[in-house]
Amino acid sequence: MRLSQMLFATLREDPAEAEIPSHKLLVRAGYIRRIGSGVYAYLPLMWRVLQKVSQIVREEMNAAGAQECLLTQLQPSELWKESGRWDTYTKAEGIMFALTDRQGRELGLGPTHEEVITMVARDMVRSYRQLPVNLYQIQTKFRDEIRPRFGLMRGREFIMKDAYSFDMDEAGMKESYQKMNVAYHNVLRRCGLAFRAVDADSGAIGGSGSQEFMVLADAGEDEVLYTEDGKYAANVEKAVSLPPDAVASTFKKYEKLDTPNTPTIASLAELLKCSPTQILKNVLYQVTYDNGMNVLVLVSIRGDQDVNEVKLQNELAKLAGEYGGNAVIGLKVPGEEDQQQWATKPLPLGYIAPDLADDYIQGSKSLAAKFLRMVDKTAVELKNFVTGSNESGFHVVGANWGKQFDLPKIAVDVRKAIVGDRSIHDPSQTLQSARGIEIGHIFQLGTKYSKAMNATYTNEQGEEMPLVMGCYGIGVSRLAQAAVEQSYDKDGIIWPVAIAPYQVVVVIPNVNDNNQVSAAEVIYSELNRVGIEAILDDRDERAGVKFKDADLVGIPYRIVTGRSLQQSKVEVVSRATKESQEISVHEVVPTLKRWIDEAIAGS
RNA sequence: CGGGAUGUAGCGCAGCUUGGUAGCGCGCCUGCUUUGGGAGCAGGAUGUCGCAGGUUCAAAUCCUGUCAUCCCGACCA
Repeated sequence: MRLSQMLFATLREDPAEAEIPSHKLLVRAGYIRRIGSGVYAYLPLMWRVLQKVSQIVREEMNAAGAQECLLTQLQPSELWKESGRWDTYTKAEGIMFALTDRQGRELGLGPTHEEVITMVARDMVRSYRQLPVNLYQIQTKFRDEIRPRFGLMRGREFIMKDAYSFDMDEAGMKESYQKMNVAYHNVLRRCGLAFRAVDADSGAIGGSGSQEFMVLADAGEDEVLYTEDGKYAANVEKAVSLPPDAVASTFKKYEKLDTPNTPTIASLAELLKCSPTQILKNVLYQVTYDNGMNVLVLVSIRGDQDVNEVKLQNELAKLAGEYGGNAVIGLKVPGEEDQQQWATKPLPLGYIAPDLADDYIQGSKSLAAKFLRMVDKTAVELKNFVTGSNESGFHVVGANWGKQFDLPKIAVDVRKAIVGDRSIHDPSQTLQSARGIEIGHIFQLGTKYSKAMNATYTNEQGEEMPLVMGCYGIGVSRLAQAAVEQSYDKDGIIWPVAIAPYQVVVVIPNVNDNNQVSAAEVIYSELNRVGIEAILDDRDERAGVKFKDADLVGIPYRIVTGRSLQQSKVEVVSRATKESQEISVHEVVPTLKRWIDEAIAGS
């Protein structure tokens, strides 16, 4: 490609819309343009990067035995009603764009494709002889994110590879899952990225085991906790650890103490000169189920610990049935306005005890009349603990479960693991923290969708069995931007060779110099001939402009047909290291061919 | 949805307090000079000042409404 003919414009200044380096650079270097909130056009350079990433993904998926297909973006609401996800995905906090066509049919714009693929499998897979099968597609997904951010990182329209495996049983599914796990490692390695596979929460998609693939970068939206020995890594949402040991309580006698101005654990511990581990903290949440039912949840947890809201939400989802719902659509700490909706009298905030009376609640059709009381594992073992008295300004000390307070029947693990906690697999290891960008997620789905949608096969014994599924996603457009976030300098982007839009840029410093032009033309066509992806900067610009642009755009190798031509040499500069060397005109193409092949093979 | 902010030339911004016919830098066009790290000089083009009402002799500026975008939070396979 000749740059003089390409739709190419760089910006000297950072765009006002961008916050993080990768976003600024992709806009400045002419890769993407914002069309609307969370919606971006992929310009010619970007599209080449995306195709490269897609091709690597495609090769690894094919190698793992998956078959490519293309599913529909328009999805009938009936399918989503069958799986039970229509309401959770369209109402209130839902992320699916939904529309009604002129016949009054309801349709969703695909945020993910479990329903569609399960329908295809239901129609086509009949016998165990057809299993296992793994289908994937690479295509645009739509998600009505409440707050799109960071360019392609969290867009409302983005490119994703999603794969779905179907097996006879759990063991087969685990095998398919393992293959994908390997394929994902291969994809990320080939793309030249530093990454980490971590245990993850399965979220709204459901299922049991799941792992996320995190590209490590400071701007990452996720926190990863891991151990130095490399044996444990998890998303903070999912991470488990050993809590610090509790300090034995110094309070032997149960009594109520005057504790003014101690609504926080820190202030209380200071006043009573006790460890936060002796305190029982009672946190109030309000959960909303998909049938509109609200429940007030009182979680009792050890004072030095915090509630992991993802874990809590998972526990609450298990209890949805008790309140006539199927799923959780909202979880929050009720604010003043919320409290006014239901509180019969002012709550003793900061002084709540586990037995806070149910008569604080004005029940209604959409609000359970009783608190849902839960106790975290860290709080079950507490003896002679300190906790609230349900009266502002007073706490009780020396309290015990079974004496002054009933132990809530529901004991759960909802504590948040944090940096510095001891690891479960080896207590001598402590958890470290890193930021990551989630670019892939693999799930062991099980039979959630196949049962709901009646997708079955006949096994060897002639029995009808539900298909056992797995699903596997890679954010292709997000991965491309994550690569930039991980690799740039003050001058611009530094693409890994494997996914750079072009491998080499040939710069003619002065287009009025015939020698420079003809040498560049010869090298350029020779590069093309040997299969190197090259771009020729033949624009009538000053050399400085071309060098600046080449650095900004981030092409791995730059050939300059400048001063050194007098010795029949050209200058070759590596974008990543800025190292420059002069290579003879005849040697330059084979040399680059070798470097590029090595770079791609070595990553 | 809660909190905060911004909409003025292709991009980045000033002007708004105190109303008087819209400006700067970059980019763009023409010419000359320059030609290895975002050139210099000279000349030139480009605006429904987000939109709709209102106040006023007069509105980018004041008032009301509305839309859009961004940031923090909530949310997020």
